[in-house]
Amino acid sequence: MFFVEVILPLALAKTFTYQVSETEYHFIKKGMRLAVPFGKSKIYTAIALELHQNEPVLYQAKEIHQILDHEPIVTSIQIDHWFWIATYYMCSIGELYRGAMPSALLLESETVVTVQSSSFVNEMQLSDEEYLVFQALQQQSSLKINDIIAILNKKNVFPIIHKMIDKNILVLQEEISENYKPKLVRYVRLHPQYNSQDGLTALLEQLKNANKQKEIVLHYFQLNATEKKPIPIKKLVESAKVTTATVKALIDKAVFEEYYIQQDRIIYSGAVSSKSLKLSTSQQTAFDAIQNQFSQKEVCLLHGVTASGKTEIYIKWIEEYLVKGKQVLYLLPEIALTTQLVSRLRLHFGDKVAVFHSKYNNNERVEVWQQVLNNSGKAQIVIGARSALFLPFQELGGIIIDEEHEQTFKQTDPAPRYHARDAAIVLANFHKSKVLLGSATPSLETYYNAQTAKYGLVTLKERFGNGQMPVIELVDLKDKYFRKRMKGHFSDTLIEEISVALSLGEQVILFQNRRGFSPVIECMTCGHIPQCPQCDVSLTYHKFKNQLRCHYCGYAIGKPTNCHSCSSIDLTTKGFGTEQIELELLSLFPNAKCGRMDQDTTRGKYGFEKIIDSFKNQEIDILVGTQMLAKGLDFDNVSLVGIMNADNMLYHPDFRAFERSFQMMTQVAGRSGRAEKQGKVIIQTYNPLHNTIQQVTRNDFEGMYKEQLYDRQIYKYPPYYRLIKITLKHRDFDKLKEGAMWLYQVMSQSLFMPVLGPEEPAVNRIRNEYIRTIMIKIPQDKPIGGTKKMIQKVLNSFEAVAQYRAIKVSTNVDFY
DNA sequence: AGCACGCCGACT
DNA sequence: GTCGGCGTGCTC
Repeated sequence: MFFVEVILPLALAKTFTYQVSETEYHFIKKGMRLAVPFGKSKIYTAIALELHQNEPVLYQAKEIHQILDHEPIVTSIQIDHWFWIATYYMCSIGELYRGAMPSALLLESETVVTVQSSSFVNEMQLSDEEYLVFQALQQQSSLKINDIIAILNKKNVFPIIHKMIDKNILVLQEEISENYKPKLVRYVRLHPQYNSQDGLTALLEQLKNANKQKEIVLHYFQLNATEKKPIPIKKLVESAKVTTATVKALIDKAVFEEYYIQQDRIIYSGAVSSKSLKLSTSQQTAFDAIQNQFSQKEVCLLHGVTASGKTEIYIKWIEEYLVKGKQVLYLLPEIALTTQLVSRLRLHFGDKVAVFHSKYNNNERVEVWQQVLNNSGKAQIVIGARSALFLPFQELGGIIIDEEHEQTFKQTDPAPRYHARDAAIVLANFHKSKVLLGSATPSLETYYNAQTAKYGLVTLKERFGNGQMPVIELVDLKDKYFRKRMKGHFSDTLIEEISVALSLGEQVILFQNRRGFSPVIECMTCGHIPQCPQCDVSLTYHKFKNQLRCHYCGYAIGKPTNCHSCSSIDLTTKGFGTEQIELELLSLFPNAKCGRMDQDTTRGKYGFEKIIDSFKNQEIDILVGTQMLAKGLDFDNVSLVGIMNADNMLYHPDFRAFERSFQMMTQVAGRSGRAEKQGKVIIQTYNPLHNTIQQVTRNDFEGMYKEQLYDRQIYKYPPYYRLIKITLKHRDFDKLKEGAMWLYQVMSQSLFMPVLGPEEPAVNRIRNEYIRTIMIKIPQDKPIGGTKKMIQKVLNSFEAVAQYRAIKVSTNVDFY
């Protein structure tokens, strides 16, 4: 007897065993997809893990349904990597499989209902509902369960379906269909019978009364002669300036034949710059230092100030691997940044650059997957957000992680809650390849690893091309308000600097770390602030749509005209966001063109690019934006950056608040000034003497690092302690409270290390579910693997308690 | 995770 | 009386 061990795309901790025939046993390889039946009726796409002959003793293994691939589409390294992530981040292997593969490769069955053709149906014996289903099946050959739900307008339709199956009227089938559809392009060619000179003359004669059609034929010859390539219908239509209908008429007449050619969705055909990249002296020094580090270390941090020209160094580094025929992975924190980078890299590497991220549609993702798997030249360099880490690399030479400090590299929900930087380092280990981390403001964890010689460290202190670091000026808001030097949220200093920049034809960036018009609406009479009915938060006012919205669940209502609590019409707005800044700008600088960049204006596939482009083209003078502005965008003409309020990020209840504020401000400040002109940065704050703000002003990364590291040690945080956060959710407040307390007590009794909680988070209810968290701090001298096993054991016993089983538990290792 | 089964309150 | 709520158990 022959068996195959498989992974299923479900949150189940184990693998499953299926029976296969001897032929299948010899055909199936690790990493191929198999369609397997699971449970009563479902069919899932499983990944073959191992072939063996150990018959399971406790159950009868089912047979597989079908083999879906000829060759493995997942590499052995990937599977090992999945298992590593599953163990480290405490989730199931199924969750990794589900999260790592493009969904188009993960087929799932759908139940389809059809008529039992052989039986005679007496319509009189059918109930009303049965009759409706039967009638619908006379119209179309099959129905999906959802169709029947719609027809009958009720939720549970299975009783009716089962009754009809018993009466021999219906049959159920499970259908799986390939989701990936290759892109086919329609082409035309002349029917072979007209290929000869005689045939051609006959054809023109035949068409002598059809002028339009004759013209098409002539255009066809023209295109054929000039291009000597297959002619797409689209091209013919454009060139002859006719409609597709006319071409179709010729196809119907059998003058033309149409045929299809499969085409890649992603084609690059731009020019490739032939001149090789020349590094500046300091870049070259840094590059040599990196190479030197890599002779001893697997990971190297490139700590280069903003605008020091890190990208050129990356490009040079990539070149080294391309010559050797190796693949390179380039991870970015934000997909919005890819467009800028891709065009830069394509100038050097042409069509060797592929892109992979979540805004790509399913079909495009499958194509990149296949190209990477086949080690195709078209995907030698892959640029992507964190999920690109899961592509099936064959010959991975190096991984670049740009803006290494960004939190977006950590996935929060759903599982696997992995950190792409750390998972990439492990992946590189499997491939025996190198990892280059880059940032102007490295994360404390990474810098610590570099200081303790775990990673190599290379520092670039100068800006590229003699550029100077911007001058940073602090504006004391308390003083300005006291002296009535404020107009709205703008100090006189900032207004003055903006006017100067505008008069010189230079551009300005204003940073406001909050979206919306003004966060809340408050009743002046009773103090009531509208709350989200499903979450424990106030609703945020969005002026553009004139509505109140919940940022957690998306709930929205129109802006009320009177207070819902006391009916007073005296409502006021509190706090401020990007929209209000934009509005104030309009009255302060009526002649300047303002743009706004936040989650609201960058929605849609190219929303972000549009704003960036118009700013680059100087159609916008002043750009107001949120955190997005802090992420490695390059602008040439920006001479002034204004940070509207530095304090709201400083006082987040989070142990990383100061580190993040430093990173954020330094990054935003870095957008100011380029090559020849020194930029200026104005920071408005109530705490000009705050250490972190002072460190930003002095560009004192080391100072920030030392101070924060000290705090981290005292208060037991990373890098000295590893954090695991356990989140519990349930609709019943008391049940959750009880369960959380139980879990906390058992945890702290079993672990012999700091366990904190159970804590009510600042937002303690989302989508009608209450939330509590427990934090575990693992000291450096305790084994992480063993501790995680112990935590898992406690979680299992928690689930074994009947009354707590309904509480949803999620585990977040190294949470950010 | 999904799905079926079973028990219980709320309506046509 | 049924419909739909969700608690429970199981999936190779």
